[in-house]
Amino acid sequence: MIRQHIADILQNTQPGETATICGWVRTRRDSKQGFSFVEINDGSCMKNLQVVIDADVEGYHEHLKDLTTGASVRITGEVKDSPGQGQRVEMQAGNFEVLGLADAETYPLQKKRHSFEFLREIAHLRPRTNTFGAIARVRNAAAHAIHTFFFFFGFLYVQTIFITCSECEGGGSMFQDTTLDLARLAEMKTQLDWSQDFFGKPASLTVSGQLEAETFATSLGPCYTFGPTFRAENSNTTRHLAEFWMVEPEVPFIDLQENMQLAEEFVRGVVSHILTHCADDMEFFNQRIDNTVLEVLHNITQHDFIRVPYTEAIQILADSGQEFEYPIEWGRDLQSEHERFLTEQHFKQPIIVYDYPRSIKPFYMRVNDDGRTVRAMDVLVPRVGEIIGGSQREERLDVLTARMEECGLNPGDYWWYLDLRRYGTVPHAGFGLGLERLIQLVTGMVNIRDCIPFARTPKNAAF
RNA sequence: UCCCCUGUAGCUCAACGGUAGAGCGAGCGGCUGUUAACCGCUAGGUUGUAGGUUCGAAUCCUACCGGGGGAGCCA
Repeated sequence: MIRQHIADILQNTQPGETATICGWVRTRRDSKQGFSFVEINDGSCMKNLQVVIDADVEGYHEHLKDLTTGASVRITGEVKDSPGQGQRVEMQAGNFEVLGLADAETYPLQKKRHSFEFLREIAHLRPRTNTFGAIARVRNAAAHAIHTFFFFFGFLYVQTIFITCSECEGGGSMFQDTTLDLARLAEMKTQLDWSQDFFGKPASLTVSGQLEAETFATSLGPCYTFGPTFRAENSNTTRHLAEFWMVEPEVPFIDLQENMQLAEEFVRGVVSHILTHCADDMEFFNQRIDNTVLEVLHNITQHDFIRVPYTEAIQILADSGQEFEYPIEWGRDLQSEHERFLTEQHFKQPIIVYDYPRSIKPFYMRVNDDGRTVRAMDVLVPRVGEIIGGSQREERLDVLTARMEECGLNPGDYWWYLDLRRYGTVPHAGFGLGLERLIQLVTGMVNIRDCIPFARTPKNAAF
């Protein structure tokens, strides 16, 4: 008999039908009167299926004790109306088979709440909990929504490189990638000879797919990349990972305003998709994790993001009368406390800050006519902060070259990137969205380390 | 990287210079169409590591290691 998913049984199966399920025991309640309740979860949804096993079922007396929390089972039985509270239907077991035992004395997950700190230490088992099952399903829905959104609007999905030899963002923040025998080289105390390395020169893991995406956007039209990125920054916060997933659309023939429009519709589209496809999981997050989550998400789907030029944002902060740790001064970047004030207290909703001072932004952002600002934009959301960073790209060869030099970069290293301006240059724009920060926003989870299956942070790569 | 907090039973915590406790979980028993089930009993700890102060250290001091929060950097 073919296994059915519990989500399907709970929703669609009618009383009287027979079904087979496979999954893991969440909890068992025995009655000495001659039957037991066993709750089975198979990950297909938040809810468990309650299975009633009568004492006359084969193997009851010998094997019922093996149905401990965490044990894996296959059960076939008849679906029935449930006389109890809490579920539409339940299963009356015809037979059950224990596939894998889980020693109750040593199995780390208990029938009670665990701290997220503890669960991080058992990252290989935490997907078996309600919270991490829900996060995994929401993350999956988000990934699906991302591809669906871009497919619908005719974007090309481009798979960009993970290993790069361009030192785009400065070597300090990149993970070096080498096949040299470093231990032996250290013993020999000789000069490093990069020509002996795999690529014949230093290579690193990518920190962004943007530059490569631009080559496709300026050839084939709207495109996007979606994959892991790596930052070797020693960041120890609730919103930073050394390895995280980023969505980076890049679109030719649009300006910053249209880029903001795209970013807004993109976030709205993904959030709507999750709300409709993960209703049970979202209800769980709203009840158990953060009771403002649904309100915030509905706000996103129903209201436009407020767009505020950087200069105006600075003015709002200066006029707020708030005491800030960091000074408010035109030319300084917005600090976390400033972003939080704007999104959580002043506007109380997502905002887009744009036209930042050129001195605090990278070389590839298009310089405005005022000469002192660039067409950059950040989407800031309550609680999480910056969820998207993007810009219109500098399409003028002379300005771009000058900006590289201004930023201390050698234009020669970016010859292929400059070729995109040298031959048939076009105005274009794009942005990057951190997937895990989106998951933080959507689920209400406080720590980004709980928003990715296996978190990579400084001094931590246990799984 | 900087600042603050923290490390005690499987988990969550108490004990605040004088022999280490509770709740939950687990084991056993009882009860029950139960659903965070309930009731009783039992087992379980060189107090992160290494030094130091003291008659005496989980408790005070130092270093190291781990965890958390905040900041910077950013997505």
